[in-house]
Amino acid sequence: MVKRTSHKDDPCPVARPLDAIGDWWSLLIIRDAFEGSRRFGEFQKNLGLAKNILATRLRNLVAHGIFTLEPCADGSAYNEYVLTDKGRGLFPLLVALRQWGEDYFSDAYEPRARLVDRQTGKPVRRLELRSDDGRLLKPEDTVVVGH
Amino acid sequence: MVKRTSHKDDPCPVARPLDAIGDWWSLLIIRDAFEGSRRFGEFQKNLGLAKNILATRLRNLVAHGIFTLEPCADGSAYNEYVLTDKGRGLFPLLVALRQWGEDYFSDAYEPRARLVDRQTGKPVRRLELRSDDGRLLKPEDTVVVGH
DNA sequence: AAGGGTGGTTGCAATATAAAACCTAGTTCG
DNA sequence: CGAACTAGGTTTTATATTGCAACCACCCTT
Repeated sequence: MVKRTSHKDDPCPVARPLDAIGDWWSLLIIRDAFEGSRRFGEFQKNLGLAKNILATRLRNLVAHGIFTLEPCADGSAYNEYVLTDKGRGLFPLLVALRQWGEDYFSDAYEPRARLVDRQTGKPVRRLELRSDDGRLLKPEDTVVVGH
Repeated sequence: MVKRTSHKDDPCPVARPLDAIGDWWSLLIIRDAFEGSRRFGEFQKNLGLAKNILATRLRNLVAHGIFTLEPCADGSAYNEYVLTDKGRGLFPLLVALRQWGEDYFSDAYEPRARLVDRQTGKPVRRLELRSDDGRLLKPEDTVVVGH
């Protein structure tokens, strides 16, 4: 998939996932899935990427257990790609990416998409890292241990 | 940087950041910076990537305002790469990636790196998305509006 | 059974990536 | 002060990935 020797053996939990989702398109495909896409054609239409690339990515994501390929729920003979729990576990990451994008990539005039609570219609809270006892943690307040 | 027509014009705040950090190495470089690396050689040693690739990535990250290139703090004539606020804003994203990696890519026997609170030494809390009024939100509880 | 939509695969050309050799300016040390 | 060594890259050159376009098979409708 990726040229460089994979990070399967890298003990860091940041590095290893990149085998699965470290490329340009995978995250966008997953985001699309969170917004309701399930079929090959939907992804292709929404993202506008070449079909062979999409096929490769989806194969990879299925192989990594992020999607499963299941018979279409609507009864037709086609298949659909549905997120596994592992795939759904990427939701916070997508939200983090989105919030960062909103912070630093928004043009003032152009109105942008926002993520809102379906119940109230209000924007969601900002993601933030807290300690075990609830203090807000900045990068410097943390260390990586054990590696 | 990336072949495909860039996502600068994609209104989705998930897509646009990928120009800046959507490739394999950039996130690892940024993670390394959070752990204290500042000099070219440090990054290269820790990550083990080719020097031309590292140079390209760092240039790109500087161009996107994620790092600045500053004279070395220790007085030597060399430069160092230091994270801007925008770069530091990626901390939650890195944490999200790390937590996902810990959840789904850990081998049971092999002890893995963990992110802990520097003060208490205890693992940090899990990132979670909450609504304006504090309810825990699952993917289905949210919608993207305004696009 | 014919025509169109769905879900891909297979060439090929263009592009990005990786490894290694090379280069230049700072630093160290005798 | 000059030689050797280090940091921080740039330049080749080979290889892998990407993207487009054409093709194909299957399902579904009429």
